[in-house]
Amino acid sequence: MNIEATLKDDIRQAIQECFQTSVEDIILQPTKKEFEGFYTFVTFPLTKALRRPPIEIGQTIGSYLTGHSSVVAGFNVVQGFLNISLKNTTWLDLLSSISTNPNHGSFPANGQSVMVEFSSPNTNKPLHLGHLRNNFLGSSVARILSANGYDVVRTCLVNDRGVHICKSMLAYRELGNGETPETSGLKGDHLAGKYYVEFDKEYKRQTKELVAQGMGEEEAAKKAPWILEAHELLRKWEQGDAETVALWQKMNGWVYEGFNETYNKIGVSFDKTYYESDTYLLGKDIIEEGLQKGVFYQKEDGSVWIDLTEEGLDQKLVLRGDGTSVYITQDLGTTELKYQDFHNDRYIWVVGNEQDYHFNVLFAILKRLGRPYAEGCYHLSYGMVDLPTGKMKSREGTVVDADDLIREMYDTAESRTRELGKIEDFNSDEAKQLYHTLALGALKYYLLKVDPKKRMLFNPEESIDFQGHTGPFIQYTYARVRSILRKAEQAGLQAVVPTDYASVHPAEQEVIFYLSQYPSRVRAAGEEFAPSIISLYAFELAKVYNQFYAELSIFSDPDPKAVQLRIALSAAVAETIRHAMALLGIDVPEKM
RNA sequence: GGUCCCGUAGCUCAGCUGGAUAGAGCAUCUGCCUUCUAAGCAGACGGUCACACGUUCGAAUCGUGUCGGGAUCACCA
Repeated sequence: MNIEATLKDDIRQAIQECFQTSVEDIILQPTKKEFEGFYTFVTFPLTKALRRPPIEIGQTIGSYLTGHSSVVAGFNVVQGFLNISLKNTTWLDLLSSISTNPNHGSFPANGQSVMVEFSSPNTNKPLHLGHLRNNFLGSSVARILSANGYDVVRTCLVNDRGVHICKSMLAYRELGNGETPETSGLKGDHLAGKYYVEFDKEYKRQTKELVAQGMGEEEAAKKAPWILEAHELLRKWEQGDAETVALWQKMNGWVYEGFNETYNKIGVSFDKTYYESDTYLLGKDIIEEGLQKGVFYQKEDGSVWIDLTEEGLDQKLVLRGDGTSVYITQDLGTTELKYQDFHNDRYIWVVGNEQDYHFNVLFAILKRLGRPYAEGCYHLSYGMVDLPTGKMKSREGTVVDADDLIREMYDTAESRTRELGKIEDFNSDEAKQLYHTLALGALKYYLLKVDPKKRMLFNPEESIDFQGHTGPFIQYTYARVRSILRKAEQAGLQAVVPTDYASVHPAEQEVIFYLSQYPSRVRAAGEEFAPSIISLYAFELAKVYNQFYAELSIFSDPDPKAVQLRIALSAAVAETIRHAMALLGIDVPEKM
């Protein structure tokens, strides 16, 4: 049952019957804690149309509802606020319908398909904290959309070519001495990253040397031997030079092994991976098409442009004078390819907000070109992750490495768990599994609880907190509920909602109320591409359950109906927490 | 300089399609384990919602301006 829809219908009917006025949108809000009731209808907006004072409107509607609505038990009016309480039977019906619905929080297929592209790593360095936010956001959004009924395709576009890749290749060739992940003991992506850093060191040294010899800084940056060599390497790669391609394949292979290890660890996977080395030449035919359609124009030097000043953007280059692609050219081509491959109704790019402008341009061009998928494109623009010391900068070595971070979270989970000593009966594998579950739960929750659009601060001390508004708090609540349910099972007690339970306790009502809110939260999270809505909800649900847990005893209540109801309530909470956390990509433990 | 985003408690964040005395968590302080897991619960403390003006019965929320922070404006990706 959808309690909100029922209430809205009843209120609409009340207004129609009492005032002979029809109102389209009825807006309900949850009643604030200090007032009695669960739903509040604000009557101020009706005063003009009904020409009655807000209190009178509230009284009239309230009386009508009490007499006619199947779900309203009573009401109170404070100023223009009509606070509505629900019938005891309504609470039981609500819980019953939630308990018996195995798909609470999942919607049926909507016939629409969506592609979510995320992660998109560069193969010259290991994943860092920023990538983690991206990965967690992308895979969570994919799950949330799936729960909303979409057919979801998860894709990754690997940036595996370009001058930055050649830089690490060059440094490795010159300084590597044939080092491999095996001989060095370094994870493949870290090994490549090491040579990217080595390149930068040597490049800086060379630049400085040239400046010391009297060259201008800008010129020196362009003429340092290694940068020239890196560009030469890129040319060779593009020409398919066997030796260069072999080195590129070898190093990228190492990097992919490293990435896969990390992806497995964090539970991220893709349905399809695109490689820029395959797609970087795409898009040129679209440029040709745009020229013919008059969407683009060509300058004397042969470069191709689009004038987007009407859209509030600028003139933008879409093809270089020498006929080679730029970023936007590739993206036009890759988007076309994605459409040809999957024919999705919607396309979502999970990319940081420093690329807002790029996506505005991309989407504007797609619209100008009249692409059928243009309207369905969306840039899920998320904010940067800052450190207490400021912005992360890879060149300055202030990045938080993903593998290191996961390791630290694991260690924290282990020591915290050992201190509490609650899992003495676990064998070593079970214990490791738990530490991993907690470590990732804490990390994912920390990064997903904030509105994706907003820049956020990563505070290392706060991130390893397992109390309060954290993943482990919710996991703990789940483990506690599971413990209750195991006990109930042993006692042969069924999780069935009694139909004749005399009076549902306020603490029980509170939990049922939150349970009933879940589907609309999943809906909202899907519409706004915001896992934070689910994060916040899971926390709130855990919190009200813990309050209920502290206030009422489940097994020692003399009323067997109460015991029955509370077990059913607990089972519904466990299932909803598990479902919500799964949407965030977070596992929940049976015991902790 | 143009464009865009942000500014809410000491800190991190909710709330923003206008509604009640602005909410959580952390930190600080006080209670609660002979009863289902205390990674918990209850309470205290803590606010000029950056500032100003405007719209409105009503503004943290909408509009304009100011200040402060960030991003972006490459024939880089």
